[in-house]
This record gives sequence, structure tokens and C-alpha cells, in this order.
Amino acid sequence: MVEPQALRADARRNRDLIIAAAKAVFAERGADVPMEEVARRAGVGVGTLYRRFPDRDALVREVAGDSFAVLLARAREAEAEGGRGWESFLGCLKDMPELWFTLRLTLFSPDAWPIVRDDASVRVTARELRLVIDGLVRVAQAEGTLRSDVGTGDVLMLVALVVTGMRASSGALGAVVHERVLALALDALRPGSAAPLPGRPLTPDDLEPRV
Amino acid sequence: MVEPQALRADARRNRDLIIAAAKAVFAERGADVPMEEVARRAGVGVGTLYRRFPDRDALVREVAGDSFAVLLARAREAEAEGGRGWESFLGCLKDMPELWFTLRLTLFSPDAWPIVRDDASVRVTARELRLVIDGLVRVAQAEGTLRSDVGTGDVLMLVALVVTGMRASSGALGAVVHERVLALALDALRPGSAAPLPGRPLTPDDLEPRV
DNA sequence: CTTATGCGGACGAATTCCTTCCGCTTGTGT
DNA sequence: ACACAAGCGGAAGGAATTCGTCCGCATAAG
Repeated sequence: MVEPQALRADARRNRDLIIAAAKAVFAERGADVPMEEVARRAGVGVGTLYRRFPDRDALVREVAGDSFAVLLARAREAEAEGGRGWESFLGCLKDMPELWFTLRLTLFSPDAWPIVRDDASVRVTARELRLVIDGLVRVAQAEGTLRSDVGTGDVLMLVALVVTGMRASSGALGAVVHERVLALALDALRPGSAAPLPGRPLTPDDLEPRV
Repeated sequence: MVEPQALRADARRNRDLIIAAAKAVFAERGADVPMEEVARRAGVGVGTLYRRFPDRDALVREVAGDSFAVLLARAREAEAEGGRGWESFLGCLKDMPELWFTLRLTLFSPDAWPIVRDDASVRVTARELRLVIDGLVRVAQAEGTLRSDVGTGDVLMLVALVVTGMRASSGALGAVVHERVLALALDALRPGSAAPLPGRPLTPDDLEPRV
């Protein structure tokens, strides 16, 4: 648990640059982009990248851990806000799409998931995140903001699909499309459904499988 | 325009097998899967594949053309059904996910689109398809089945995102998730929105860009 | 000023994928 | 049945990518 601050100042800075760059580039092009691409985006050489992270897997784990942690922090903020917390949580999605992109990689990408799965600390954070979001969903349902025939899994899946699918359409009107379609999807979560949904409400654990 | 039926019977059969296999495998793993994978799925050798399609681009074009044509036929059926045509069109989506997967490749995949784009006949079919769907949307809106503040582009984008994003989560409960989330998304298209959507309704052409 | 830590990017190895080629098989017409 | 053309499979050459290391130079720290 010792935090080896033995890192020189510039080394520390570069490390952060690399993680930020990796987040962005993983989001845009998938977790299998060449390491050199990550390095270029971070403005460092490949050597620097490999000295800090032994191999690609280490980098992926680090990025995933960081992303989950940020999301968890956001979710806790929303939780603390009480009643309208759920909507404020959803609202912030617009501000950090790259986080969802990253999540997509770890949730939907067949090659990235096994890597992340083996990291105990990430697994703990992810579980914690699910719990908090689950709480937000229940509160929102209790106050009538969210339709009651859906589970947290349904909500997560719908939002994740919409937000993460946007990756490709980042053209000029990409932002507009993003906003509109997300707004549409969230509209689907209002109470007062016309027809009953098939099947049973999905739990957050339903989303994990990916064995 | 001559249809060279000079193909021997088994050759013809193999050609169809290849296209079907390509559809499936492109859908699952993207348009850049190794040609050998396509061949294996079709139960033929690589040589056979290359004799029928000079290179990958030719295969992609053929698959895209075929898929668009099938979709267009379905849309026209729905159109002919009159009033409830829109819903019957949406209903059939569940039955042919691979078509949407393929569409995803040609609509959202940066590498496949330029290839398809250069094929005049595909372009014509795609445009025709957009027109027919646009008509279905307007009819549905006129009869009050579909909220009136969305454009065809919005509808297509939402549905495409949800359906195509499902690719990864094809686990045991994949089908259930698919059904529920799609049902949710379609619910968002009911009339009677709570809050107005941001921006302007998207036209079908808004989706094409991808310059 | 000294030194250890960090940096960049060229490079050899390994992997993946494309495409061709050729000997064998199988439809097809007589 | 027969002969021939058309088709088939898959091994293999070759090109392109990407990995991860290594070493001479730079620079933060004291």
C-alpha cells in the first residue's frame, strides 16, 4: 500500500499524460491500438511508456481502474445530493463521454475484459460502483422519477449502448446527435410506460457475465 | 447488366454460402476479420473465396448490397401494409439482427464505409431505403403512433445504436437483454414527451456524412 | 557539479494477414 | 460412360504491423 513517490517530477507528469492519452485513444479506436499511438498522443516516446507500464495489459488495467474510480466518485456525489441525485448523475454523462467510452471497452470489449477482470482492486471498485448506482436507481424509482418496471441493469445497458455507440459518429453534428439521442433514450425511462416490457428487470449483475 | 449464369451449380451455391457467412462474421467481429475466417464459416477454402471475389473490398460491397436490398424489400412490405406498417417494420427488426449488424458496419464503421460508398448501385439502394423509411415515419407520425418532434434520422440513430451495440453481449441472457432494451428504446418514441428535445429533428441525410 | 533517474526512438523478432498457385475433384454435355 | 472444363482446397511466399528492448543522450535533484 506504499505509494512510491520515488518518481521524479517529470516522470510523474508523463505518467498522468499517458493515462489521459490512453483513455482518449482507447475510447476512439479500441483497446488494441498500437502502443506507439498512445505514446504519440501523450507526447512521449514508446520507451517511456514501456518503462512505466510493463506491457499493454498493465496500461489497460491502470486506465480501467482510474476510470472506474472517477465514475464512482461522481456517483457518490450524486448520491449525496439526495432526491434529484439520479438526474444530476445522468446529466453529467454529457460532460464526460470518454469515461463511458472507456467503460464500454471494459464492459463490452471481449479482449479488454479478461485483462481487467484479473485485477482485484478494479473489481472491487466496479462492484462498489454498481451498488451505488443501484441505490440511485431505487431512490429515483421511489420518488417517481424513474419508471418502476426496469432494473438497474436495464438502465445501465440502455444508457451505455447509446453513449458508447456514439464513438463513430463524431462528425460536425456529432454533438447534436449525441444530445438528442441520449435525451430520447432517457425519455424512455420516464414513468408511465405504454406497454409492459418483456422478461424480468435486469439486475446490475446481469451485465457482468462475459465469462 | 448481363447476369452471367455461366456459374456452375456448386459454384453458385458456394457463392451464396460465402455471402451468408460473411454477413454473420462481419456482424460479430467487424469488417476486418481475416478472409480465412469467412471461408471457414462458409465451409469452403480460401481459394474459392478469392476466385469469386477478387479482394476483400469486392466481398464487402457485395454483402452490403445484398443487405441493403433485403432491408429495402422489408421496408416496402411494411409500406404496403398501410397504417400499421411502421410498427410491423420495427417488429421485424428482432428477426434479423444480422442485417442491422451489417448496416452498422456500413453506417458506423470508418473502414467499411468508404468501400461501400464507391459502389453506385449500393448507393442507389441505400438512398431508396432512406426514402421509404422516411415515408413510414411520416405516416406513423400522422396517425399519432410516433412522437412528432423527432426526425427519421433520430429514429434510425436510436434504433441502430441499440440494436447494433448488442453485438457484444450475446451471452446466455443476451436475447432477453436485447428484447428489453429495444422495447425500452422504442418506448421513447411514443408520443407525449415530457421535455422537449434539444436541437432540430434529424433528417435521414444527417446520418450519411461520414466523409 | 555529479549522478542517478528518465527519455526517445531505432531495431530485430514475431505475428498476422493477403493473395497466388497448382494438383486434385466434380459437375456437365454428349 | 467419358472427356473436358470449371471449380475446389489449402500450403506457402511475401508484405505489413506491432511488440518490447536497448542504449546513448538529457535533465531533475541534491
